[in-house]
Amino acid sequence: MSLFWKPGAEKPQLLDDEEGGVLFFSSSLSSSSSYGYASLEKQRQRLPVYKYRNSILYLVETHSTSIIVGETGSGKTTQIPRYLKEAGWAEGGRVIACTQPRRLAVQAVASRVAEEMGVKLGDEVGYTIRFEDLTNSELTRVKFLTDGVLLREMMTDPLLSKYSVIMVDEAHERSISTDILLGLLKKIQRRRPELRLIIASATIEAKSMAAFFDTSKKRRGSEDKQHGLKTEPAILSVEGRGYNVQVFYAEEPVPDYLRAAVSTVMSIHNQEPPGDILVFLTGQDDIDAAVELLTEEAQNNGKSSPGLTILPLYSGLSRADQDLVFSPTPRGKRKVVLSTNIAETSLTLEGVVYVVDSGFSKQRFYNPITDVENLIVAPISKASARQRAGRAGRVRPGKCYRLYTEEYYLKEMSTEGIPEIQRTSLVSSVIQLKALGIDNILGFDWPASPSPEAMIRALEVLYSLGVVDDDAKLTSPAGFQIAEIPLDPMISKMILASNELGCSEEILTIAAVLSIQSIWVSSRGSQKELDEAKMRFAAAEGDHVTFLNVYKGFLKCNKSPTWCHKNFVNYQAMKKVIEIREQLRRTAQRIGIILKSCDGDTQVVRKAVTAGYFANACRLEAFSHSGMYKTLRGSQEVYIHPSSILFRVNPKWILFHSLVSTDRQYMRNVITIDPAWLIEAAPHFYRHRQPDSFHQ
DNA sequence: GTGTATTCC
Repeated sequence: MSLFWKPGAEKPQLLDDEEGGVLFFSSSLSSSSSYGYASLEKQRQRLPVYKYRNSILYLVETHSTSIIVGETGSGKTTQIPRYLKEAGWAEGGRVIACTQPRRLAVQAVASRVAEEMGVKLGDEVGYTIRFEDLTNSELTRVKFLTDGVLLREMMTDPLLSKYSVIMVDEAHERSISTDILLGLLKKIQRRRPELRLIIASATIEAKSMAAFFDTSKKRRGSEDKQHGLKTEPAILSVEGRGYNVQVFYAEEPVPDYLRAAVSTVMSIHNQEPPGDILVFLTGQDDIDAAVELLTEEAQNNGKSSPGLTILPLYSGLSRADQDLVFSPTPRGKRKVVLSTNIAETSLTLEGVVYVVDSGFSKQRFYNPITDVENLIVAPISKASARQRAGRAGRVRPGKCYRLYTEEYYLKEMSTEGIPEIQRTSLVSSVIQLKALGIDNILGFDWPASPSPEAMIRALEVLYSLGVVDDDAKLTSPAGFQIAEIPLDPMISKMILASNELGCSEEILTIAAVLSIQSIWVSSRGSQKELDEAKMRFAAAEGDHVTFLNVYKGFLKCNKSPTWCHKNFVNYQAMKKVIEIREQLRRTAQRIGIILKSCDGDTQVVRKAVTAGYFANACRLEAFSHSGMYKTLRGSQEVYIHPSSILFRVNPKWILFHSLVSTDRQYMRNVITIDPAWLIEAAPHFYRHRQPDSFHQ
């Protein structure tokens, strides 16, 4: 036991089921309906938010914007929409909306509220997520939806006119769509003063959010009331309901958080009473290594302690492996879950009493100069640290062991994380705003402003795709058509081009495959077999065409899971591909794309891909036997990823779909091209290049 | 000869 701990002063709160975390035991799900109405009603009244019912309704009545800081477990998400309904906000055909960042949360909260209200889900209470609309325009009065869906709704109804109150939940997470939504809602309020907003957040960063929505200060001399409403936001804090979590810090900075995590788990296991342990690490590599180390330690430790059940948890795991984590811990055993930050917000584990926090997570960062997004292991924020600690106090008082010093926590850790909008490419966001008529992107009132470089880069990319014109206005029809397709503009451009090239059927398939993680089963153990399986579908033209072969095979075998298994194809992923493709097909037809197959003419397929991805063209360096390529745009050194079908084939001219950066920049999903297509696809982009660089 | 923090339309 190399680590020593001292108690901290903090008392973090925790998440309740209806908040961010949404995974229930199946037993509790099935039994809850047998509780009957009275018991549910009692549970409702015990929620902390219950005694604020009248205050909340009063604030919403009198203020344009109310900010509710609902400490976790307060019950705000499930109760406030209902209170609003009871107070008459859904009368006259109006609808109360409540947004969530994640699909699962939308489904879970909606079914909970429907159950509590004793109505059928999809009637008075409904929800909408991508691919699933459980609402009835005649009946639904309380509607839960992802904030991405609400953003899409604005494209057909820019003022969101059917909603009387919009509650934006989990605003503290500062996801990219939440932030854009908040910016747009502020604009809508000017046109629709009667619209009420509720910003629900779990942290105390409410003041900056209040300042953002406060329009009263800007109007000098005028009263701060409009239509009898206060425009200065109200802030209300609701306490949470959870058990105390005692926090311990490392005495000294920890040189190796992986080893420290393992030895901390062992000392908890040897010294503390029963209760499951949740360890936050950064990624699959970390977690797999820690599983191995811990298994070893536990074996050496064998005699003195009954067994540990050691389980990894990250999104890349198969469903079956993820489900293991949620199965009850066998009697006399202690479960240790080694997780990424998926367990911080997206999934909730029951039975956790001890949390070990490495203090790190992988975060996406975007470099607008190179236009490359990178995943980097970075220190978490205080808010994340509190959230992680709170995971220990769900069933009874818990303990959290932080693998960093208290001084570090107090003095060096940032309060909040960097909002996503400042860490990603803005291409998708900008086109979305443009489609809503917001042309002055640089002047848009963002809750957190992205860097000017990132905004300019986004405009450049959109200009090169022909989505915006010289005045940075959306082009017609191309720009509007591309904005309509719910994918990255580069993929959407490819779909648009396929119309003229007569290969829309093929390109829709490719677009669907490219928008999921991977169609192959993840297999570290059986890499060789996977490679062999891939070769059965291999196309000399590259990965995109290979996808078409897999898709064809999947349809030919009648979407058989057995066929998938035999061929190392991920069945769940293929079902997703079918679903996305179907949605894209409908959208494509709506915007006038004619469905047509090119019947195996891979040249037109590759030309269509080039129309979207010309900026990712690369040329093999002459005399390079190491497979080094350089991008045509920036002369960046890049290599074909070993998972690509073209790995070691090294054709002279290729395009890549995305870059993965580790020690090298690897191109994932590449396709061969003829350089002449580049000038055809994007003359403005390549005109100034040296002509000789295009010679074969 | 290598890697997928997490979401969403």
